Amino acid sequence: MSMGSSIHSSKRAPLPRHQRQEPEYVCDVECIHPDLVAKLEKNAIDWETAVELSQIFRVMADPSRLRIISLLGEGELCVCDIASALNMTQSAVSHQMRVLRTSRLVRYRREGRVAWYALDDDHVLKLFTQGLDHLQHTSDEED
Amino acid sequence: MSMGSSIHSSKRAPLPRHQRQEPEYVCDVECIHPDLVAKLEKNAIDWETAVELSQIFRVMADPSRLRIISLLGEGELCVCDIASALNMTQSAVSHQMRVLRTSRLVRYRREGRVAWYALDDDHVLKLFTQGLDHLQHTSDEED
DNA sequence: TTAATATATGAGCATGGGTTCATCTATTCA
DNA sequence: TGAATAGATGAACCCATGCTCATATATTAA
Repeated sequence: MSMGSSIHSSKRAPLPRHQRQEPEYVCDVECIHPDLVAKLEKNAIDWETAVELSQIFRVMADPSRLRIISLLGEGELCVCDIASALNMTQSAVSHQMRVLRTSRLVRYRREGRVAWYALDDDHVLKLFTQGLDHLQHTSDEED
Repeated sequence: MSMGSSIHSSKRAPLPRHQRQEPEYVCDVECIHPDLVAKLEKNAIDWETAVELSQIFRVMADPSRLRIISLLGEGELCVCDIASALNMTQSAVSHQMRVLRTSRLVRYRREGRVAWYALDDDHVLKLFTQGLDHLQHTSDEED
């Protein structure tokens, strides 16, 4: 309350959301338990790490991509087969594969006209499985 | 190619994105490796599961929420302290806490005016940690 | 009761993102 | 060479979402 309270109006250049920077000031919040906060503050991940981590989860945050990942968990597939298996258009799959490629979750090789996609490593599948575990967990205890 | 190919125009009622239903037809994709697809198709997660799973990852797909989660990994905190520690406004934190509450990632108890939030279970933290592992993994092999 | 305080919430804004559609590229085959 | 085919991609549409701002609610204190 005693800290500067009219800094609100100083807007900065609007950044693309996922390159946002940590806000550098607080003006309307008073810390109630400063000792507690001081201790925990150090243990929180920094903003940059949080942004990078959020990008990983963001890729996993779409049902179509998750189904693609679960398909690829079984083996290498081409775009056309993925589209057929998941009832998606070739274009939609291709767009999604780019997202997965860009974020390094899949690798691909070209064989003539056919592009074969596969999971890049098992880290992805671990995340996927862990997510399913959580799903199971929460549906167990639903009221 | 021989299957119905002019069903495209039959648009259905536009659903909220995260209640989307699996498209029921394909009209522009031919399966190249039908045997392969037939085998893998059964192993892919169904649409409903994919949607539920995506909702979990969606909650983890925001830097602010991830920092809140990492803070709460250390112990119970009130809104005010979280806001102070992470340089967020009280309102922004409160909105995020609602998302976390709704998705059952945190539980909270009220003590007078103060609302104490804590992680609901360690599944969340496992996902979080696994994500950090993946981050470490991919930054190791960057070119 | 009145003031102060901790939190919750609705509206509105600006941006993000997944799909379709149209089109382009590259490869294979006749 | 020309047609067919697998895939990639840019534009546009429409919905999702995280924030701010203003305000409401509830609890404590004077």
